[in-house]
Amino acid sequence: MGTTQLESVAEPKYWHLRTVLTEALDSEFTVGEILPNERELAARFGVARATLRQALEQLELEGRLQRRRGVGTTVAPPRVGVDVGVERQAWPGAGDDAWQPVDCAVAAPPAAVADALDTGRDTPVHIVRRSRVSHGQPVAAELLYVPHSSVPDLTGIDAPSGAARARAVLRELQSLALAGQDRAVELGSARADDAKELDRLPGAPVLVVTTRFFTGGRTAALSVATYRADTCRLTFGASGGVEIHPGPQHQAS
Amino acid sequence: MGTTQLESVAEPKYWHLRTVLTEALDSEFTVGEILPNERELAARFGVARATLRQALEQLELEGRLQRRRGVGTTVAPPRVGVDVGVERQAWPGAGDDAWQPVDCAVAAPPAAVADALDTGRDTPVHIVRRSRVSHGQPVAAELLYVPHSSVPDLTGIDAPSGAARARAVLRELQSLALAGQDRAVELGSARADDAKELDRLPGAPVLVVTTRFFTGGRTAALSVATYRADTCRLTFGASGGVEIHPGPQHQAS
DNA sequence: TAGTGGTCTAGACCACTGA
DNA sequence: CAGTGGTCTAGACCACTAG
Repeated sequence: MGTTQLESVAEPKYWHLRTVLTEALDSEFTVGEILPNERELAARFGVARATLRQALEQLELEGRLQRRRGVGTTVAPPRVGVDVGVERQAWPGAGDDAWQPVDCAVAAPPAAVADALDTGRDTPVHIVRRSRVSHGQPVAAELLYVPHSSVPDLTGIDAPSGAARARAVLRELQSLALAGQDRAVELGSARADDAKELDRLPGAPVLVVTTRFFTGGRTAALSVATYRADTCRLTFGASGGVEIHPGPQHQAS
Repeated sequence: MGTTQLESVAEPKYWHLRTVLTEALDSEFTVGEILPNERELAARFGVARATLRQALEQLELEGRLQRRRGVGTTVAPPRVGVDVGVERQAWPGAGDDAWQPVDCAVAAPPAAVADALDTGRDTPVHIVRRSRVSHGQPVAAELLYVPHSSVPDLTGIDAPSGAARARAVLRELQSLALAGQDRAVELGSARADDAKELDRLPGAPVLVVTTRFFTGGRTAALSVATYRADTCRLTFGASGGVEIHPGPQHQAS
């Protein structure tokens, strides 16, 4: 009924809904405004809640909406540009750095990390946890893997763990010669602990930035940083020297 | 049955399923192998198909699975590393470039693009479409927006559109002095046309790489490249001079 | 044509938030 | 406590692919 006789290509309902809602968001809503609840919206559009939710999921993925259990659905602000300096060759923890050390443990890393570090699969390494805050919001959580061989002089540091220990590891790193670094970005889903730190549910989409730090041919450290994909735009402030910025680069139908 | 009495924190079923399947994929399956169909899997795990699908969606997002309608679900190969040269300062279309011109049109760009280019909202620009193939698979689709002012000598080129025209625009660009460029990466969802080109469904998760090209203080061109998020890992081949690479950097539970 | 994944429905209950 | 989004079910039908 009322298949408006157009769209002979049979566009899925949720996709059409997404488009309609996108336009509504652009024209009739302001940032921070809260939308009617899901049951209400579903009724208004004459679809099942599951279908409505499929559309909302899309919009949340695109950073247009923010949903919080027990609260409601609000119109999200444009994504924040978060600088991921590719140009800048420096050890983590150098100078400013935008990251906050949280704690430090010693444990065996995941297999993929062990391989990248070229340590044995079961060899324990330092695992420094850091978090990054931007505009008052937590935007990223990082695990920094540092083999013992990279920080040999760390023995006998007072703090056995905690933020103090994390800082000590980072401090030791600075004394190494940094031969180069290497970055990759991919999509992932938040593990339970990252999700908690980022104030999201497990499985939330994240941008995973993997950085390898080299010194004299070997990998001296490896950082796995997990950014909220819904609220962040990773920027690589390059050469231009220009600043500015337009709005979000969302996809128009 | 076997709620193993642990997980007092009430882990959602789909999340637990995801974990179980991840482990199964790691140990019992090989790349390209096809999984039992969804109804079968759901029955086997004793959940509704919707729940099973939620887990599969996660795994597809993480690049572990590939699902194709009418065919089945297969184990995906590790993500391909796709180089997104940040170091390299060059106009699109220079030298090798990895991109294939598809066609070219003249039309008014989306508002956000017009703002970035600092052209009027309704001013038509050249829109060059290109596609990028890696390992025999289409991995990205690009829209390159070039204001007329950046390619003034283009008047009277033979081809009014098509790949030839696209190449002509790119050729003209090379003659400008490139003052710098600027990149950002964010998560998006594939528009219908991009989805088609990438052999995905509309709404599929993509990594959107926005590049601005500067010349003498103004933005001479703007590229919006859409990469398949499920199959690609964007790499920024930096300074290190190193090559290699470990497996995928997926999240372990 | 048979079998796959994709869409959709109409319910139910749960976990969380804030007044 | 009432109201929100999150999870889950058990169906149905559709669109696509391949033999």
